[in-house]
Amino acid sequence: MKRNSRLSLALHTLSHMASAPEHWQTSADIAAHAGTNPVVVRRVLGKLRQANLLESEKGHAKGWRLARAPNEITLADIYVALEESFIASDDSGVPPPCSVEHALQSHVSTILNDIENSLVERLANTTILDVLHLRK
Amino acid sequence: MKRNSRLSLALHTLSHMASAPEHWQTSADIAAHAGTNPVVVRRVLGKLRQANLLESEKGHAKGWRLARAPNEITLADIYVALEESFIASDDSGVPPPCSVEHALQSHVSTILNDIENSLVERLANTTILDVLHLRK
DNA sequence: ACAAGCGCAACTTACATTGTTACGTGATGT
DNA sequence: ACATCACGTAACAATGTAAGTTGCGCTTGT
Repeated sequence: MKRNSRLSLALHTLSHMASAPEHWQTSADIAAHAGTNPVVVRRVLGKLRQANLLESEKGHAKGWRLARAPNEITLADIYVALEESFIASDDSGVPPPCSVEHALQSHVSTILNDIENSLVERLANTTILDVLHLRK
Repeated sequence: MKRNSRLSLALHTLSHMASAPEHWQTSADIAAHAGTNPVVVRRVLGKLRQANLLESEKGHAKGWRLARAPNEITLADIYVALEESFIASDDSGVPPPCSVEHALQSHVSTILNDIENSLVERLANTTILDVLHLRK
């Protein structure tokens, strides 16, 4: 695993879960499938639970499960839940050197945010059920 | 500078250059504007030169300049030149554990690549002249 | 000849991510 | 009750990447 491991792991796992909702999977099993560590899995899926995409239960034969129908979870939900923000600029840091530069700076930030938003819109058009079923 | 420094730096610099093509800027000046280092600037702009978006010359009063008209440089050109690949998955690494998992894996990769492509298409609709002029 | 600038390589530093271990807590089954 | 399973979380090490920095060689213009 290298690039975009979190998004890739999440996508992979949720798609897999979509093929058998109602079924509980342990973080250990998921980790084995994904070739990683149970703690890492819990870290990533924990964010998805905060976004009400997944639910988790302790104890025997429990673990993780989808919290919604597979056709009601979009890639945008996942992307936002993971707080990836590939594009959007940071804005924290350097105070503006001169006013002209500052105008351009904030303008560039606006552009980047627009791009980020259009990316999310694009992601909202695909559900994990779509991913599972290969319907583009 | 933190997130997306390269893309942000490139966008900012090229937009600024678009307001005065034909004019040479040194990496030192650019670095001062961007609050970073001349070498870092040359590293980033070097990739844009490889993509024929910029040209550079040594010697007195030279430096960097746009290699094309500002309305002929799109954000997609910049994105591709920087080889950011925010979305696309890596694929290098783990051999497939089982065939079913492998099918899903490659399927997820396909989805991610599709998304990446649609992002680039979106970026191709905006030139750095547009960025400069605030026309969305 | 001299200075300005880029090109490039090597190194350090900072930071983010992942992997790993350990321990606490709640739920389940015997 | 009790042991077990599985999550929740913290702490730490290992890793990788980007940024910053320095130095030197080469080209160009004065």
